[in-house]
Amino acid sequence: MPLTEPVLLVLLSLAEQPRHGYSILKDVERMSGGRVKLSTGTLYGALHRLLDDAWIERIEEDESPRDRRPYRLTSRGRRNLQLEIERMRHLTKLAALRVARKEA
Amino acid sequence: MPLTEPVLLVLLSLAEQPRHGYSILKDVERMSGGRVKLSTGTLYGALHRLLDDAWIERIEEDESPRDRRPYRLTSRGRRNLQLEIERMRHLTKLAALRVARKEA
DNA sequence: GTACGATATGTCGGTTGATGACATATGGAG
DNA sequence: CTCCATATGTCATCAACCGACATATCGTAC
Repeated sequence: MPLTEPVLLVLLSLAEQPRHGYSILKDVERMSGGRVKLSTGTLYGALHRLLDDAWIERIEEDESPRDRRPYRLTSRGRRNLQLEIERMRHLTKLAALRVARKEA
Repeated sequence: MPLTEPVLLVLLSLAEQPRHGYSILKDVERMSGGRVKLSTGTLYGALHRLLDDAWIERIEEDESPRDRRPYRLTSRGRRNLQLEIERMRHLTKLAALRVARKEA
């Protein structure tokens, strides 16, 4: 059930502003300091699944030049992303406690 | 490259003290408040991979009754677990920033 | 003593998702 | 006109999770 890292990064990229696929690719790379480079297979696979689940949606833009297909987070997507971050925070705290002392 | 949740929880369980498989199963369930119930397929698969990578090792115990097979974290495993927690902490912080304001 | 549930370890097949390779097309710069 | 960045997509392979199944032992209650 927890999000995988690639999907999380895609959502974070769209949380800042609507973007098209290639832009997400570059943004994730920038965001991670060059460490994470999504392959296009990973990216478009993730986008399709997120569309199916209505976490993101296409935006129609007559202005959008070339073949760009911009996406944006739905409110549902943003809500779920926030829940996921809460989950991560909780798990990280638990993990730190467990490793530091040998209890909890 | 990042650890999956099941593997992370197995490592956290062993970080507290050496345990055998079934004990890990129950500990993970307790640790997560009953939310995460590892299937035995997931558990023993993860244990084998962790053994191969020398993140954990079997401990020989003449005292260990029945058919229990206890494992313990290696120093390598503990080191890598700590790195993983650092990674999670970093990612969580980044995520929180991104979602809160629309920048970073 | 025997039936049952908790303890204990393991395999297998199905499904999901990441990944790299490949394919294709356009815009801009030299 | 050639090349690289931009842009979207498919496909096959591989890794891992998961539920189902298989087995065996131990303690307890009847």
